[in-house]
Amino acid sequence: MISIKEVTKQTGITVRTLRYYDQIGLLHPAGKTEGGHRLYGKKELAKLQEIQFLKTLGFSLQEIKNMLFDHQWDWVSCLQNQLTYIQKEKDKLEEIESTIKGLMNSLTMDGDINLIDMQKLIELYKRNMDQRMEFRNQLFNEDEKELLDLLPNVNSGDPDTLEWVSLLGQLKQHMSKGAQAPEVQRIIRRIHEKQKETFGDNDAFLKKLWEVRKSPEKSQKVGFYPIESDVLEFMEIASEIFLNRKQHD
Amino acid sequence: MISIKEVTKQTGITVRTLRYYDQIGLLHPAGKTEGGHRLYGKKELAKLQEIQFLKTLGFSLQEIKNMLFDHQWDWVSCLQNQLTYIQKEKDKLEEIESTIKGLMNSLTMDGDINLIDMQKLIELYKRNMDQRMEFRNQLFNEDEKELLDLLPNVNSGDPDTLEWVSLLGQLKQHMSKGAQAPEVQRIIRRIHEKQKETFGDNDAFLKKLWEVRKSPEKSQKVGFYPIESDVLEFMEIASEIFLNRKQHD
DNA sequence: ATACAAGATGACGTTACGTCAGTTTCAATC
DNA sequence: GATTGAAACTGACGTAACGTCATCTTGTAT
Repeated sequence: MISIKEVTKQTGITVRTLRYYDQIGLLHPAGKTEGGHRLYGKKELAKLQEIQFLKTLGFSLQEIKNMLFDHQWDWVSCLQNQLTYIQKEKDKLEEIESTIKGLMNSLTMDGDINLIDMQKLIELYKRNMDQRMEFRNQLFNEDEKELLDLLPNVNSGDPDTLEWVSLLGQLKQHMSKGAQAPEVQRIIRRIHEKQKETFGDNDAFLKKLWEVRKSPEKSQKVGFYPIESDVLEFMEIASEIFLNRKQHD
Repeated sequence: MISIKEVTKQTGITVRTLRYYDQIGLLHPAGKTEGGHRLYGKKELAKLQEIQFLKTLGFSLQEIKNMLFDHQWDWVSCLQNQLTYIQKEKDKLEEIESTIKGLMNSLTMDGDINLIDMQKLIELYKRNMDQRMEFRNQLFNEDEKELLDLLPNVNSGDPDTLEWVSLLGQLKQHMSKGAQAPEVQRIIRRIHEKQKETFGDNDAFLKKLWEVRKSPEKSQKVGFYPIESDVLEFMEIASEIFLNRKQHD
């Protein structure tokens, strides 16, 4: 049993924070002295570490409380949600970044600038942004969205999906070696194996799938990880070689 | 002069927000009616647009207030600061992202996970790199350490790592079908291929590696993501079958 | 004159604590 | 046992940018 001050020494967590965690029921001390001073044990220290870690993942204290309290907690989907949330926040920041960079480019022309100039620039930028948004809305209709929803999602941590992602990623890495390279051909063979295991011989579906894949904008918008067109072309070439050789055997 | 409702119609900014901006002195209405109802003019609408835009750049209302009031405002260095700030925030999110991805890679192994498992994983993650490096130094020599770096790093989302994770995850899924099942044998073949591609024919190293793998404690200390022992045993059995058949051909 | 929409003000809630202020307890020393 | 200084306690207010009531007043059409 150690005092609250000792806890802050060992963990760096402030006294105020510990009292707050006690208050909201996230972490109660193991006990109290007669006079009401908080006392913590090893179990509490371990829990504190967990709380700290989960906080670094961007969870709120309320969420953490639920996690640590509920022994049936669904960690997988919880992490999935958090990942997509974090990625969305990152996307927002990236857009801000590019907007600021654009503004700064405009500013570089005249080193000195006043409010009026800035107002003009801002108006100009607002217009461009609006236009971009309209473009996006025009690009996708309802049918397409339904189709895309049927496809596997990159963030679904399931092993099958993961291997798809990894195989295509490796393909890109080895592109410079040419379509006949043995590593490439081995990857292609694995791709064909998996296609059959997953979809059987449903060629129509496969065709649709790769067609959607070939449109970078569509893929991106749905949260699909993008496959560049050159990788897709490379895969088609390597596939032909693979199928030819197979027939030859 | 238009009413506050009309402003919300035209800009989408809520009544509450407009009143708040009035309150903090960011944007006062052009005038008021006898009864005290706010009235806005064109200048105010323009200013609202500017406020909206600057908000999208991530500035606080206080900062925006300063900008719009100070005609000598130094936009250039202000934007530079904001840019570096945004980039730092993005870096933070990226670190969170990679941590979550790493955790999910570990989770892929066992589809179902409870609080205790999670606590172990968290402890594993809390351990810092130095400790891992020390332990690695004890177990492996210089050449082997280079090879170690080729091994999947749990935190990365790179394709090679993903395939290791996915292959082992699939292996677990198919365990019930027995070691001779064709799917299993195909996965094993792919594992052997990848081993050769990554480490060449350095059999001594491979032996050591799997030994470490088989000891949960050692694996943890080196920072490997955990593989359950039954999956490892299954893999060994399936591997033997695979190698026997290969010799037979 | 009446009714109803629109507007005003004021207050509390939100997150995860930081920062006082005022009071009480602990542990060591005299 | 008394004193004393450090440590701990509770309680309250502040933060950013509003959302969401509740209650009261004004504007306007009929």
